[in-house]
Amino acid sequence: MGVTIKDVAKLAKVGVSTVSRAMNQSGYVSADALERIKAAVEALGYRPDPTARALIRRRTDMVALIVNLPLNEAWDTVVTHLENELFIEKMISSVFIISYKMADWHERFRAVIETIQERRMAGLMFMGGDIYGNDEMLYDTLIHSRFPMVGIDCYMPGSIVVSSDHEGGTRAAARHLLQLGHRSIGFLRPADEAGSMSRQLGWRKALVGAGIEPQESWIIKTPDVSPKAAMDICMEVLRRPERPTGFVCFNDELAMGLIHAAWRLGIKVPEELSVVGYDDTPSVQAFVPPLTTMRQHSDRIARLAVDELMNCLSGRESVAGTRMIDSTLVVRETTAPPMAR
Amino acid sequence: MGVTIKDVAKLAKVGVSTVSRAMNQSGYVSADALERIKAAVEALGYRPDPTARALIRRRTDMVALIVNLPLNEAWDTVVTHLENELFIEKMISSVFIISYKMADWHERFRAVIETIQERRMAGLMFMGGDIYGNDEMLYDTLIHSRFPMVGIDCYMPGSIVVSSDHEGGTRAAARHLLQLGHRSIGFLRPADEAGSMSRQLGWRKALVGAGIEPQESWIIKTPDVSPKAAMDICMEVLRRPERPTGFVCFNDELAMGLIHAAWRLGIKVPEELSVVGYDDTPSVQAFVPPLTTMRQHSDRIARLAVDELMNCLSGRESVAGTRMIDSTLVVRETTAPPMAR
DNA sequence: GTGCTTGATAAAAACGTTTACACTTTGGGC
DNA sequence: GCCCAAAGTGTAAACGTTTTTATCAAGCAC
Repeated sequence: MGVTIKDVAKLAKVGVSTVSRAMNQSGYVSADALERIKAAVEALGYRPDPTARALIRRRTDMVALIVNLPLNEAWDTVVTHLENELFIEKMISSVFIISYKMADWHERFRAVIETIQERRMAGLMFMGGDIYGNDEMLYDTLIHSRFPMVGIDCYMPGSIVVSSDHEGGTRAAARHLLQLGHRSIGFLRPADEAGSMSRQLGWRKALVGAGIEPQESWIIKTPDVSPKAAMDICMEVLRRPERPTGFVCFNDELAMGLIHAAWRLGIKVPEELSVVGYDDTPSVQAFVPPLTTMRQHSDRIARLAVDELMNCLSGRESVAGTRMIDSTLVVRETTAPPMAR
Repeated sequence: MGVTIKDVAKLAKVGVSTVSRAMNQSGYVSADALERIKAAVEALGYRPDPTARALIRRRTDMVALIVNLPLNEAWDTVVTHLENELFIEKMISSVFIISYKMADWHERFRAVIETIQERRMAGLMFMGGDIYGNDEMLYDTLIHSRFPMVGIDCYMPGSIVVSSDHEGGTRAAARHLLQLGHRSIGFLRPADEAGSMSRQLGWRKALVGAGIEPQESWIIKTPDVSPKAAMDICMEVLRRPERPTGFVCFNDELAMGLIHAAWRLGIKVPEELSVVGYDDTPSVQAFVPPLTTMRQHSDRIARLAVDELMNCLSGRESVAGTRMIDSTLVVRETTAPPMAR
């Protein structure tokens, strides 16, 4: 490297400011000069230095992607799509992973936000979990500073959020079971996961809509989102005589745990127990039996999120609120009509 | 923001260079001045601007983490540990995900490398896959430019690589089966995955060391690393009358696929078939039955990788080559002595 | 001719640091 | 007393851009 704007100016026999204007298409450069500058840029292989640019422009072309959860296959596809979409917009993405399990979450989160602002990054996207509830004060200053940001599948009041329609998703899942003839349908979810409430709401509404009163005992809470946790709990739940004939699950992992427990107890899926997952994680296709689940359209989520961010960046004022993307039901082999009792 | 070194200098009644020297502990500042500067920094909440710093120092404190694969749970823990270790070293990590499946892999990879160098990032870590084979020319210029980098679990000749001892790992896995009494032991691996050869070598050496000639038909190749692919292939393999009594697998996903196939065929694991996985992915603990597998110590891998990078950064010359980290066998419930035939 | 806009340009001033350099002061050796 | 090294300091020049300002020529109305 080492070829600067001065070298180009010298070779093209113009001043540096003319080169700069030419590079930024900000007008006031004659056809003649433009020609020579283009040639010089080409000949020298000149590329403007992003650091120097950032210093004076007070802004980079980098977007921070904060991932607030273990990066599993489901989120990997979202991040990959985001990187692609940002690349198309000539933006560079930089991912930061802050597992919410980490002991020093607060310290790390603050450090990352500081980093992002200090480095003059253009904007940020926050994925997963509850940024608001975890550090309300920091979040407020962030909102107040009008820093361009959009959330993805997370709770960020007063800001733009793109999200799957989880309520609609679980409602569709529950409706699927209702249509198969199930009358008692459970909901398996983590005890304290942000976002589990809207999914529970969808399940509830579907039941109520079908004239069924959801029982409190149908809601099964797991300590975390691992299949193991789900299995342990379900080993107990499935032994109850009055257990539901079908289950809607918060995600595929829990669904797999549930099905494992059923296997251990000799309960046949889907003959004796129907299960609907959530996410359509790539590996559930190979699950035995293949899992019926809700697919989230991560490509559309990514596209919309990037659109919204670019909109913020261009200075246009966007109205805060959540943009929903539909999920679609993928029927495989873990759901069937209930057995006659 | 907006408080600069000049403000500090003014408040502390010293020159800017003295403040700079104080901030960088580069000597030549009296106790008296240091006192006042510290107070002023504190009072104003001054933090040096990383962009201006990068401009003149020609280097940032950012390290790029290039992840060349779908980010699953196994890699997530490695990345998380890397971020932690870098944070301890006062470095900021910035993750770039380039799934090798992407159509425009070359373009993206080049763009990322350019970004890293243009932004004056301090160094880079490359994780997974085969950077060398994919773009030999780019790799050579990278090596030649002496850009600080270390690879993790990937093929990067002439550079520093930190890796699990995969050969030793599969050897230990195979030995485990040998000790249980198995005499015919298969190896399940993806057809064209970089890194599968060293694992196959370990399996082979263990067998040869026990006086067993590895059969070519014991090596089962799957089109990709998904459980589904493994299951499809194994449905056929397990039907063969002379199938091995035990299998060492390239990773946990393939092992799960294999076990699913066994179930479908009514072959009991571990009574009729023993399986050893590789990685100890968190979710395999909840697998039924819990998977015997090789655990990789991602914390130690991360620590060593960061140490090596910091070493490069400090200008000390390191000798290229691979640093191995042992894996340890975790015995769960998918391995047992073979049935008498 | 003068006055006024407008396009095209170069020189210079930012941006916020680090560092080379020149200038004090201090103290010790003679 | 003088000389010299070394510590401490401020000024100014970098780093590579963008943007403001000033200048100049040309075109046009009076």
